[in-house]
Amino acid sequence: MDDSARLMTVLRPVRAGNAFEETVERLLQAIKLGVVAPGRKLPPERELAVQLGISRVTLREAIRALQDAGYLDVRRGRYGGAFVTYAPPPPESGDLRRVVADMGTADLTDALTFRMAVECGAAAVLAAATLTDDQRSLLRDRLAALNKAGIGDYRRLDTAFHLSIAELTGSALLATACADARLRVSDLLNAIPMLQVNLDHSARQHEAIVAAILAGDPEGARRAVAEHLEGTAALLRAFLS
Amino acid sequence: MDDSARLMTVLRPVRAGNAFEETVERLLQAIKLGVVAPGRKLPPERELAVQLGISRVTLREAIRALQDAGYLDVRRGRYGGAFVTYAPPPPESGDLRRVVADMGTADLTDALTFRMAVECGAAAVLAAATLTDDQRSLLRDRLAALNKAGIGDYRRLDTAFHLSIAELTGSALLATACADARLRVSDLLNAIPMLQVNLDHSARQHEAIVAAILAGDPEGARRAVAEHLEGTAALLRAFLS
DNA sequence: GCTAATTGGGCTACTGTTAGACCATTGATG
DNA sequence: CATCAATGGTCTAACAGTAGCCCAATTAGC
Repeated sequence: MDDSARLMTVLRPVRAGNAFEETVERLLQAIKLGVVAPGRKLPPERELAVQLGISRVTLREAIRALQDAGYLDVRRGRYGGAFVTYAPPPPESGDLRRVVADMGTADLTDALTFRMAVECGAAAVLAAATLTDDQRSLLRDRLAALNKAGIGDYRRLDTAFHLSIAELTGSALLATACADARLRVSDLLNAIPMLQVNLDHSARQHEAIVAAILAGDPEGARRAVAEHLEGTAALLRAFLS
Repeated sequence: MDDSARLMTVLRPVRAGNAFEETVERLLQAIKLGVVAPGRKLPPERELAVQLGISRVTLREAIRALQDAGYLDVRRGRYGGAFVTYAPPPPESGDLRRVVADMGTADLTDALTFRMAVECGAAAVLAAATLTDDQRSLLRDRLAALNKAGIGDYRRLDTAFHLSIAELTGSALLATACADARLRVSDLLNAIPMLQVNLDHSARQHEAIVAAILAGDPEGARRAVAEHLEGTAALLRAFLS
C-alpha cells in the first residue's frame, strides 16, 4: 500500500478492452440490471450508437453477439428492434459455488467492499439531504413495488430500489458507481435461492433503510444498509473457503 | 428519476473520448494528485504503454501534449525520462470564483456529492474491518507526515492521507473511485487559500477520522469524514450564487 | 575517452473504428 | 391492398490506434 500501489491505481489500463467488448458489457449491464425489462426493446440502433458514443457498425456487432448468446431477439421493420429475451436464471439452479469460483476470491471481496462503501455512502448522503415530497414518494413507491413483487420481478425491482437511493442524491457519478457495484454482484445474487425467510428479512431491512433516510438520520441509514448488505456478503464469503 | 433516467445512466458513452484524450487525462491525474511528485519521472514509455494498455505511439502523443502544456520535461538517453515539472499553483492566486464557474454548477455538486459518499463509505468500511498492525501504523504515519508537511507539500500529502483510507480497505475499485473523486475537486482545492486557521481545523478533523477508524467505530468515522468534507463543500457552494 | 545499457524518437504495415450513404423488411393505417 | 415511416442490414472510404522494429541521445562506470 505504498506509493507504487497508488501508481498502479492511477496508471491502470485506459481501456478495459476494445470498443466492441466494452459495448457488449454495457448492454449486458442494461439487460442484467433490468433497466430494459424482459420483453422490452433497446432504443433504435442509430439513437443507441449516439448515446454510447460509438459507430453503428460496432454497436451492431455487439448486438449480434448478444443475440447469438440468447439475450436479445432482433426483429426488422417498423416496430422492430432488439427485444430483451433474457430472464434471470431460476434461483437455486445455478451453482453458487461455481459462480463464486469463476469470479475469483480477490475480485469478489473487492466487489463486495466497493458495493458496501458506495451504497452506505449514498444512503448516508441522501439521509443528510433535504428531500422534496416527490423524492420521498418515489422512494416509498419503489419500496412498495418491491414488497408487492412476484418471484420473477423481485431481483429487478430490488435493483431498482437500491439504485433509486443513489439516483435520488442527484449525483450521476454516484448513480453510475452504484450501478457498477450492483452489476458486479448480480450473477452472485441470481445464484442465491430466494427463500421466503430471507425475503421477509430483506423486506424489514429495506423498511429500516427508507425509515432512516426519511427521518434524516445518516448514521441510521448507513447502519441499516451495512446490515442489509452484510447478510449477503457473509453468505458469499462462506463460499471462499 | 424514472426509468429513462436509469437508461441514461447505464447507456452513457462507452468512451469518454479518444485514446489520446483519455491518456492525457490519466497522466494529468497522476501529476495533479501528486502520485508522481514534482521532480520525479514517469515510468519509461514502454512500461507505461503496457500499464495503460495503449500503444507507445498514442502514449507519446499524450506525453508530448503535457510537455507542451508545461507539465512535463522530457529528456532523452539513459537516466532520461518524462520528469514532472508541475507544482500546484500558489494558493489564493487562482481565482476560486473562476474555477467554480469553469466547472459548472451541476458538475460541481455532482463531484462534491460523489466525493462525500465514497469517502464516507470508505472510512466506515475501514473502521468496520479488522486492521493489522501494519495497516494501523501506515495510517498513523500518513497522518503524521501530513501534520509535518510544509506549504508546498500539503496538498499532495493531504491527498495521500485521504487516498490511504480507501486503499487500506483493499478494494481497488474503491481506491479508484476515491482517486477519481479527489481529482474532480483538486482544481478547486488548489484555488482555496491555505490559512493557518483552516489547516489547524483540518488537522483536528484528520485526527478524529483516524481515531474513529482505529477505534473500530464506523459511525464515528463516517461522521468525522462528513464533517471534514462538509467544510470544503460549504465553502465552494457559496460560490454557486 | 570508450562502452554499454537505458531511454526517447520515428517509421511502416496492419487492424479496429468511424461516418455516411443506401438497401431491405415490416406492419399500422388509410 | 398500397403506402410510407421506422427500423434493421450492408457497403465503402477515410481515419485512429497498434505492434514491432530500428535509430539517436545520454551518461555511469570501466
